[in-house]
Amino acid sequence: MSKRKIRNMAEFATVSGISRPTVSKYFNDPGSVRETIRARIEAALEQHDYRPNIYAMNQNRRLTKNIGIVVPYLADPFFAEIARRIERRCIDAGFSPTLFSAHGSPDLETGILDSLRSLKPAGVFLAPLGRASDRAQVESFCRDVPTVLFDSNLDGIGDVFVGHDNLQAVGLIIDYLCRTGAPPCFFEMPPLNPNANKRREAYHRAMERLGHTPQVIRVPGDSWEFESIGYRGGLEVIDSGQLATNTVLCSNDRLAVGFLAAAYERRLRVGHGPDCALRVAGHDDHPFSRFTCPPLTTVAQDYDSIADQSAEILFRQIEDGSRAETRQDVLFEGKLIMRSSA
Amino acid sequence: MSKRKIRNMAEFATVSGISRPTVSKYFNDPGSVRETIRARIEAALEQHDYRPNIYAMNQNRRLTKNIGIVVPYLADPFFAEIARRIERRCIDAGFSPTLFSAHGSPDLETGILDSLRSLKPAGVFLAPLGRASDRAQVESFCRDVPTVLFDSNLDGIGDVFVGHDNLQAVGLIIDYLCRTGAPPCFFEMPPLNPNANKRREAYHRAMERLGHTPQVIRVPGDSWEFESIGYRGGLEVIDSGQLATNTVLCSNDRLAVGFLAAAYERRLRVGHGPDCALRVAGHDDHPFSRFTCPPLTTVAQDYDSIADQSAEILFRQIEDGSRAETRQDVLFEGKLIMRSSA
DNA sequence: ATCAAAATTTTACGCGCGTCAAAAATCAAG
DNA sequence: CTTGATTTTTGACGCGCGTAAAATTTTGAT
Repeated sequence: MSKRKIRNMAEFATVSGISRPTVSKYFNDPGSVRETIRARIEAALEQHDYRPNIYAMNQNRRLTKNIGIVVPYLADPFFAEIARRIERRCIDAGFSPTLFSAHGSPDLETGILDSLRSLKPAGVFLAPLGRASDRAQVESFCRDVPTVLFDSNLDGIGDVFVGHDNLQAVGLIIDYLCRTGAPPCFFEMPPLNPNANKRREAYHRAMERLGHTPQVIRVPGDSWEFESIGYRGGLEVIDSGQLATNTVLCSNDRLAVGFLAAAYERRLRVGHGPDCALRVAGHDDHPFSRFTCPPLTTVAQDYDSIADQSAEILFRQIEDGSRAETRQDVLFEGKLIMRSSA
Repeated sequence: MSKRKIRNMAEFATVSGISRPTVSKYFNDPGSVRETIRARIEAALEQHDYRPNIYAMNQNRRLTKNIGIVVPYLADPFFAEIARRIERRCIDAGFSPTLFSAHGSPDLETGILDSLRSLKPAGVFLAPLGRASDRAQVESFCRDVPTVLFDSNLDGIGDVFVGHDNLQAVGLIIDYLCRTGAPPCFFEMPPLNPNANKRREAYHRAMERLGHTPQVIRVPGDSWEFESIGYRGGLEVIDSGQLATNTVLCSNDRLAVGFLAAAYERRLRVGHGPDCALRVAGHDDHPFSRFTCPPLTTVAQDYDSIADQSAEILFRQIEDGSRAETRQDVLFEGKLIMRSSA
């Protein structure tokens, strides 16, 4: 290493004996400078460990390498996981992702979108809060910045939506549940986003199609602490004898985790065996669902495809600088994950 | 709203009839400009919706409002939760936090520290990877930027460490376990960070103190998928009859969740009742531990105090611009959380 | 109305880097 | 050793804003 630290690109250009614009060119694309020059720069780089200031870089660039990733609630393992995958793909593609969580708050969400404008991102992955989102803000943001909406669809907003085929997925698991036992009731909380609504609708449709009468059980709750809501609601539902069937399809896995805890507390054995009192199924296959007791039968979202496709679409859009003409919806099918809870 | 968008502070200064430096002053601290001026600026603000570019703001400032938060693995609910709390405290204190996850990779960690230098943060909350961290990099970073280390201590590095008193906490739960049943064995994986080592040591000490012979069971695993490691290791341990006791103290809750799943699969009833075959306890009280089946008995880390103190210490350090003379360790006691698993 | 204190404006420069045009250097062929 | 094409250098400006010093205005109290 060298004696004193390099403070900026000009200093580094001096010590490496190359002009600053050329050094700048190198950092933008090492392949764009001549072999001999590149070697000299890289030699100097080993001597002096200098890195361009990424925020200054993006100050006056036509196209930055910044990518924003926005999720509604990062402490939710589902979003933590999907964000992790998207982040990795950004890094692999040479972008600098920055992760934001709205922590369930609409104000924070619009605040994040404002910060993002300052970042001048080349593109953004946005999983909006859903119902609570400030539609106007999101819409205006999507007009200004190439944005891929994922997970939660806001119709008419943005160029592309990549998500989960709730209709198919719910149909799939209901089919399975009905073939293997009693038709399920649907256990949900007040919907925070369109997925919840779509799932309920899909439940109705599937039950109708199969000739069963639907039973929707909605329990109260308005936070992102789904396990807690499922637990409390589960206790209430069990104790009041509201269950018309022994099979419970939960709107999502976290709710199911709470319900399982309630069933356990009430000593109801959950599973598909003959000695079980209750079958419980979830939706999403979130990262810890295979470790519940019993392991949770559920429909998996196709994490990989959603992350891959979102990334691919956004990166392509960034490359050719074109905004899509028509809005595009990309949905991936859910996969049935048969475990022992149902 | 106005006809055309304001592109920068100069334009906004023009339309509001105030000089740019004063406008700048206003955005730095609205209270620092005269009443009438503030009113005029705020009037213009309602007309034109302009926001300063936060990254340009921090370009040439003596002290920025940026705060970095770095955690080793964000998909771990513990870190998601603690990060969420710290983030909120930053926002409440008027800072702009940016969240980074090393995703378990040392390279990413040092990459993050490099990006952070570009951000010129006023301060950083850093929960290092631990063993895998590039010590030299972290040390150099801490010298340049006011940093509060939390969760994982790297001795001698940084000015302050805020964390959990593993010695006390492990002693506490072992006391409890021994008073209520058989002395526990200690179930762990190869340690990723100092906490794991401290907990094992504390286990040894406590067992010694109480006159019991310790049994440490280490299962293989080197990823951050603790549940999976605990599950696989749990199956192995149960099947091979390695358990010399019916009480298992896991190194952390996530490992315990995996162990619970293994026990369930092997039809071992877990709990402290007379009809139970096994007692299982964890450590951390991570957000979902109360929803396991059975609910997990554990020692809680004091999330709130850790987040509060970390924040308070860093903010104070930022305010008076002083670096601590002597290194300071702040530890918070664990609380015993008695649930039904042990 | 008078005057000192406080605030604002003017003017100018800096942060770290992107980018562009023109001039100079380097390169691959011939 | 030319010639023409490609790169690099030079010089200059821009991004959006912070900051500092001096000149000017406003304020509030006398």
